[in-house]
Formats: sequence, C-alpha cells, structure tokens
Amino acid sequence: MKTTGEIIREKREKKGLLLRHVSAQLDIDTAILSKIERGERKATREQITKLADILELDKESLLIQYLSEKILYEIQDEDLGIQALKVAEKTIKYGVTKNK
Amino acid sequence: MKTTGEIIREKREKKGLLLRHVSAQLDIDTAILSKIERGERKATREQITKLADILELDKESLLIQYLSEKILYEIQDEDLGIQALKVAEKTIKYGVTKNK
DNA sequence: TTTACATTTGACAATTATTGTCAAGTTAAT
DNA sequence: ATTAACTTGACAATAATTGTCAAATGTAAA
Repeated sequence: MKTTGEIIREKREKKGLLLRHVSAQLDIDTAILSKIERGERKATREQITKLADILELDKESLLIQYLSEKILYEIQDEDLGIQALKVAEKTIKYGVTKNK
Repeated sequence: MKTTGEIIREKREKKGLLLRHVSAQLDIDTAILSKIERGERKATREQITKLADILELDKESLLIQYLSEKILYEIQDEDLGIQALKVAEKTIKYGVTKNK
C-alpha cells in the first residue's frame, strides 16, 4: 500500500505542480512539503485535508492512510503493538468512548 | 474492559498503598498519580512499567491496555478511526515497518 | 560547461503539547 | 472541629513538533 507521502508526490507530479506551487497554498516552506512527501516528516491533519483539495485526492482515503500512519507511529518498535491494536479495535466497536 | 487508571487504582487500594507511597516511588507529585488513576492524564511509558513493578501487575497486559488507550486517543472523534485502525493492522501484519 | 531551477539537507528557531509542581479546596472518618 | 487522603486548577518546566533559512545537490537545457 502506498504511503501518504507517495500518494501526494505522485499526484502532484501527475498534475505538473512544483513543490513551491503546492507549499505556497499550504503556507509552508517547500522544505517541509519535500519532507512530508518523502516520509521524513508527518503532515498535520489540516495539511492533509488541504492537500486533498489542492491535488483533488479523495479526502477520506487520504485521511484513513494518514491516520493509520499516525497509529503505527505510536506503536513503532512496541512488541505488543498488534495486541494493543486489537484491544483498541474491540474497544471502539464496543461502546465508542467512555463518558463520565 | 477496565481502563489503565482503574487497574492501577484498584490494585493500589487492594495493597493498602497511598498515593504518596506510590507517587514517591515514581518520583512525581501525588497530584499526577491521582490524575492518571482517574484518567485525566496519561502516564508515560516508563511510569507504566514502574507501576507494574510496584503494584505487581502483569506488565504485558498493563502495557497493552496503555498502548491501546494511546491509539484510541490519536483517533478520538475521527469518523474514520475504525477504518484507520484496520489499515494499520493490515500494514503491521503485512511487512512490519517499511525500511528504505 | 555553465546557467537556471527544482529539490533536498541540516542546523536551528518558533510554536504547541505534555509533564510536572504547588497550594488551596474537597471529602470522609473520627 | 481536626486530621489525613485525595482532588483541583493555575501555572512552570520540559519535550516534541512544526517551521524557516541557507547552503548543497541534482537535472536538464542552452
């Protein structure tokens, strides 16, 4: 499966846009967008939705990919990561969030 | 399923330990431990393993619960959270982490 | 080949989030 | 009423994230 960065870079290039075009719209330096595309930095959630707009990418799929990477980042090099994921899934399916 | 905080509080009380006893061993103020137990603050990973030692709790289960709460925190009030979880799970099962 | 432009890199600054202290406020049992 | 345990909230310290900038590197056309 393609990473968020790969999805963004591929679509940007397909549209013939330069880093400076897109980063200007995001109001950040080209350096950051470069890093985001190469997976060296994470985007913010806001940047992801803006990118979906700018590049005409499906917002939901992009967000799902982005969020899944955030999750994986949390459990990187945790032996118990998979088990934690399963518990999280059960919890969310069961009763959503616990309210006082 | 019990939250990390509930597990900790219940076991601490079962052992007859006061907040100040345990928080001293963790080298933090009682206020923080109080908040951790009530779910108002997240513990650090290190605090979790220390708490497992101090309270003689199973380290793995406590960590799994703790990590799953961190994951759920990341996707709280995200409509696409469940889907992101599933993608994360597939990814982790597939090839672990991507190496250049 | 050098000029021109796009991208990358890395040091560092700004900003934001997390983790902590402290002191005053509750609660509950005498 | 006193005392001890716990809670609360304002704020300080620390750490992580997000950003800028300038120099370095790649790339291709003239």
